[in-house]
Parts: sequence; C-alpha cells; structure tokens
Amino acid sequence: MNETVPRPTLEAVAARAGVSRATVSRVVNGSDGVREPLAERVRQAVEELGYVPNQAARSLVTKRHDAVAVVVAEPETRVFADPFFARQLRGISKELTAHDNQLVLLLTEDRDDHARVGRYLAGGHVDGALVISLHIDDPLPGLIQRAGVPTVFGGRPDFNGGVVYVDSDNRGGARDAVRHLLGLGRSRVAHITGALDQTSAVDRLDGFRDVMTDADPRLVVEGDFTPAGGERAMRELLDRRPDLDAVFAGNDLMAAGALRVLRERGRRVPDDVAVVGFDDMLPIAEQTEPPLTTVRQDIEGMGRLMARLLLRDLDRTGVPDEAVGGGPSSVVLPTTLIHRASA
Amino acid sequence: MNETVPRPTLEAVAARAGVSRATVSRVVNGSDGVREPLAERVRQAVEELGYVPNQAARSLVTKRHDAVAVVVAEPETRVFADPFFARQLRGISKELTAHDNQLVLLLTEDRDDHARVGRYLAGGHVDGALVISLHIDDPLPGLIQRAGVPTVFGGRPDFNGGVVYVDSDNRGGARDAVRHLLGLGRSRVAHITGALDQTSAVDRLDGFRDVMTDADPRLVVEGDFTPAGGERAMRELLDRRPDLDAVFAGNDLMAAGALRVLRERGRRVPDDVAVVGFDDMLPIAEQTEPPLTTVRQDIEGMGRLMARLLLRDLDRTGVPDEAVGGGPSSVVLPTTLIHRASA
DNA sequence: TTGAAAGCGCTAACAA
DNA sequence: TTGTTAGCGCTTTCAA
Repeated sequence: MNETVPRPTLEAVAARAGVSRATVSRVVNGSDGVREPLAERVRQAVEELGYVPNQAARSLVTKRHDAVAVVVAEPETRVFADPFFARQLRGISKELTAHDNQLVLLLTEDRDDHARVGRYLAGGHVDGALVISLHIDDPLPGLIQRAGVPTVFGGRPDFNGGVVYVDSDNRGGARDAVRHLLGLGRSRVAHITGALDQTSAVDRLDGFRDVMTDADPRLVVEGDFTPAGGERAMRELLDRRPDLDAVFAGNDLMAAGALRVLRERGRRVPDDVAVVGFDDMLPIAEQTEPPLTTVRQDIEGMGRLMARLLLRDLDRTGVPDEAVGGGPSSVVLPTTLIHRASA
Repeated sequence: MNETVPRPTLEAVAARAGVSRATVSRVVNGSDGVREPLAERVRQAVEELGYVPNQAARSLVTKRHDAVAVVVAEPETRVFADPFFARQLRGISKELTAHDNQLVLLLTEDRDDHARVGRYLAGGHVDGALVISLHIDDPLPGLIQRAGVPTVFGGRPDFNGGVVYVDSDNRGGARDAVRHLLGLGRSRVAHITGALDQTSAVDRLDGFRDVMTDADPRLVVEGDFTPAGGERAMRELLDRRPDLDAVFAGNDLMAAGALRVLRERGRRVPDDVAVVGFDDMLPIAEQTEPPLTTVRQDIEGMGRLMARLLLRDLDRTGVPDEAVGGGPSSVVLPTTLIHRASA
C-alpha cells in the first residue's frame, strides 16, 4: 500500500523530449513562447511518463500554494445538526475548485486548537483563509492577523477593524419578518434568539427590537440555533406569556422545534400563533407542519462569495492595496421573506 | 491585506543564534545531538524571529506532507441534509489533528470532478487519502489506485481487491433490528432501503432478507436515506400492504419521515406499526414522536479509525508490507440495538 | 556534537 | 524561441 515508485521529474521529461527543463516547465504551465512541434513533443513525453508536477517544489519558488484554509470555529456540536455549515462549505468548495484551489479544512474543537490553527496559518501552507461560524470574543481573528494571511470572514465579526466579511442582512431580514407578523394583525410578537455569542443572532435580535420598540422583555428568550433549544424557548415563552400570538425564531431549526411545542400545547399555527423562521433551510422549512414562512438567506452563495473575494485579493500579487482601491470590501447580502403557511 | 513581510528562514535563525543551519534544523525538528546551551540559544532565536518552518521546502526533501486528503464522493445533495457526513468528518479531523496532520477536503460534485481529484492525488500533495460516501460503480477507486496513494475507504467498496476499509456491521445490525420486530410478535415487517447504489444500503437489505427469508416483495421499497424519501416509501408501503405491522428503515432520517406518514395516516406507533431505524443519529432519533428504536453505529468512531489505520500505514515508511504482516486490514465495527419507544 | 555542502524539483531571470 | 543558471528553504549525509 505504500507508495514506492518515484515520480518522474521535469528533468526526466526534458530528457525524453530532448529539450531543456525550462521548455518543459513552459509547456506544463501553459506559457506561450514554445513553438508547436516542440510543445507537442513535450506533451507527449509528459503523457508517456505520467508526469505530474511536484507541488512542493513549485511552491518553494512561486510562494503560491493554490490552497485556501477554511477554519470552522465551531466548538459546539452544533455543526453536526445544522446544515448551515455544510451548505456554506459546499459553496466555498465549488468556488475554490472552479479556480483550481484546494480546500484545507481546519476544524477547531476547543481553545487548544487555536494555537495549532495559528501555527498552521503562519506556516505559509496556504495562500489565504476563510473563517466561518466565528463566535464573539474568539481569539482566532487575532491569531490570524498575526499570521499575516489574507482572510475573509463568513458573518460579521464582533469587532471593527479592516477585516473583510460576507454576511446576510440579518437585521433587515429580522425587521421584515417582524413587520410581516405585525401586518398580519399580531401584536404580541415573541422572539427566540439564536446563540447570542454569534453576531448573526445579535443582529436578528436588534432587528426584532427595531420594530418592536416597546416589547415586553418576557417576549424574548435566548435559544441556541438548535431544534431542542427552540422547543425549550417556546415552552418558556408560553409559560411567561400565554397570550402571545406570533413568534419570530432566529432560524428554521428553532422554528421547527417551536412548531412542535405549539402543536403539543394545542395552539393552531398560524391561527392562534403565527411563526416565522430564518434561513429558508430546505427541505426543513418546506416540511414543517405547517410549512414555514421564513427569511431566506443564500447560504451557499455566501460561501461562494467569500471564496471569490479572497481569490480576487490573492490575484493582485504584489500590487499594494492602495493602487487598486483598498482591496476587497465586505458584502452584506439581502434577504427575502418567503411566504408559506405558518404566518 | 496581502502578505508582504517575508518570513524569516532557517538561515536567519542560524545567523542570529550564531550557529549553522544544520544545527537549527536539528533543534527545530527535535532530533537530539545538540548540546543544551546551544539548543537554548537556537530556541530563543526562533522565538525572537517568530520563525515557522516553510513546509514546501521541507516536503521537497522529506517527501512527506503531513497532510491527508478526504474525498467525499457525494454527487447528491444528501450531504446537506444528512449529519452522517459531518460526523464522520469530525472523527477524521480529530484523529488527524491529534497526529499533526492536515485535512485537505476534496468534495466531488459530479463526474467531472473525478479527474481533478485524481490529478490532485497523483500530484503528491498528500501522504494518503480517506474516501467516504463512495457509490457503487464509482470510478474513483480506480483513479486512486492509479495515483498510488495509500487509501482507506469509509464503508465497504463494491469490489474486492486488497483495499482497506472501515465499516459497520450493516448486515448484522439489520438482522438484529428485524429479529427485534419479530420478537415483538410482528409478522408483516416492511423495509425501506437506503440508496441502493451504496453498499451500506445493500448490506442492510441483505440483513433484512436473511431474517425475512420469504418476505412479500411488496414489503420492500427503495428509499434514498432522506426524510422525504422515507415519507414517499412509507406511503407506498401502506398503499401496497395496508396490513403491515412493522417497518425497518435503512436510516433514522427515513424512519423519521415514515413516522410522520404513519401519524398522518392515523396509525399508532408502536401499537399498530412498530418502527426501527438505523444510525442512532442524535438528536434526531431521540426527538422523533415517539422516540426511535434504532441500530446504533459509531459514526465518529469510524472516522477516527479510518484516520488511524491510514496514519499507521503511513508511518511504516519504507518498510515493505510483507515485513509487518501485510499492512492494515479492514475493520467491521459492531452495532447495537437501542431500545426506545417506537418498537 | 557541530558545520559544510549537496541537492530535493521547480521557476524565472538572463543569455544566446 | 530556447537553453543555462541561479536559487527557493530545507534536510541530510559526510567530515571535522
């Protein structure tokens, strides 16, 4: 099972084709300036020998790796249950693949992993980093900054400073959701927040408060983005304010949990209680009972955009940021309210 | 945002510590044979300069990368909805991390990606590969074999040949599930299979048939491992054989879908129809209504074991397999029936 | 125990 | 257009 056959080198190809290493290198890298008959001979030699360039040697001189680290800063087990992560990853992967970049996945389980990640990024294995699912007060951004690696964050970080991030308009989306509920004639609108150590949850809560300026504090319960958390929160809300007539949940998973509790308690949705979620996570949002009205955000698109911004930045090799207008800037993507049966 | 500061090299550290490059290299790599005072001086220089070894240069000479590719051969969107993937990945990541190996993730979206993956593996970027979620007739194993990269598969491949894999005892687990249903006095036991282009689904079906040797073919419907597929299959089963009194679903997600349909059709679980799943995917299996009796497999453990087998193989550098007993061999992990309320 | 020197496989000036 | 040559930063004999 061990690899034993030594791979052919540029040298070997050159010898076989009867040219110099430089010529082979040119052909292999698609730079022009090699006359066709020669190029063809080289290609044939490459083919015959099954030559594949040694990436380490190439990186050593080019200082490029065509690889990007994706750091998933999720110390909780949420990453298991929440398809959000997989979807964003898929978007990132697609975009990186389309530009021939490799994805090096760095999963950080706990704080100990941070040092390892910092070391890895500082080690110059990758050209850049994408950080998703960052939590408030996470030391990761500091480490990354110190490592000096170009980075794009998924979701607004909890500090300011010239970092680039891609996020959805969480606050605006939340406002839309709540306004929709008010438009339905509801007045006692509750909110189940996400985990408040993430800015997305904080921003959605802020959006809720923007509209419900004088909401009873008992109408807001902190959840954790999981279905179980949604159930727990819903129970608490019903206990505190049995007269509530609408719920805005911080994501669809929690909304699904809330729907279960409402059914269990005999409340009809949307007649007694209208429910709006966030994400439009399919197929979940379509399959709840009743199907969920929710705020759509394009999770895969966010992933793709993150990768695109990073790659664009990486391509401007050597050109100082000032010369091209300050580098890439953060993007906040719009959300859309999707009307289904729950509100 | 672009990296501009050149990293310090071994040379720089050597100069600062007043020693040769060789000595620095020895200290950095923890090989003994450097006297303490000198070693200390080197360590200090490393610290002051913030030196981190250049992995490309190191790989060029050692031919090691301390990186492993994880190939997810999932062309469907199932990877989004099914936590199976994330869980196995987490196990792999933990084990690799514990041994200071990096995880390079290769997501293959469609057949076109195969060539890319083959090229990557052949390119000698990684020391080995882990392949999960392989489908029957997938050309990937062939490509990988040609690339000559040590590989461990997650799940039994659909061909024989000296490949190493880690799998659960799908067939045995299925038998346990069906026998449990029979033990409950059920006789008209149906089976919702997984996607039959994966050996895990085939093996579970075989296990079902081992016990239900003369089952009505109408009691078997092909599903696809998704909740929606479970619903569809359950509807079809009820239409075909309204008198069925038990269902063994190929995984918990489908079981959850089946439970929804049973409730919708007014069948009580387990009174009218007993249901058993597969995976013990938490929290799903615990939160269905009623909680799911299911066959547990240790998904994360499988991931960890795959990584361990690969790394063990990798460590035997240069030693021919014959000398150490034929290399690692495949492992089939036992399953456990978990009793909850659904059967 | 330490250092000098060769060379891993490649790219990129520079020359021809 | 093609070839020659000098490294990229590191490990690893081999000598001292």
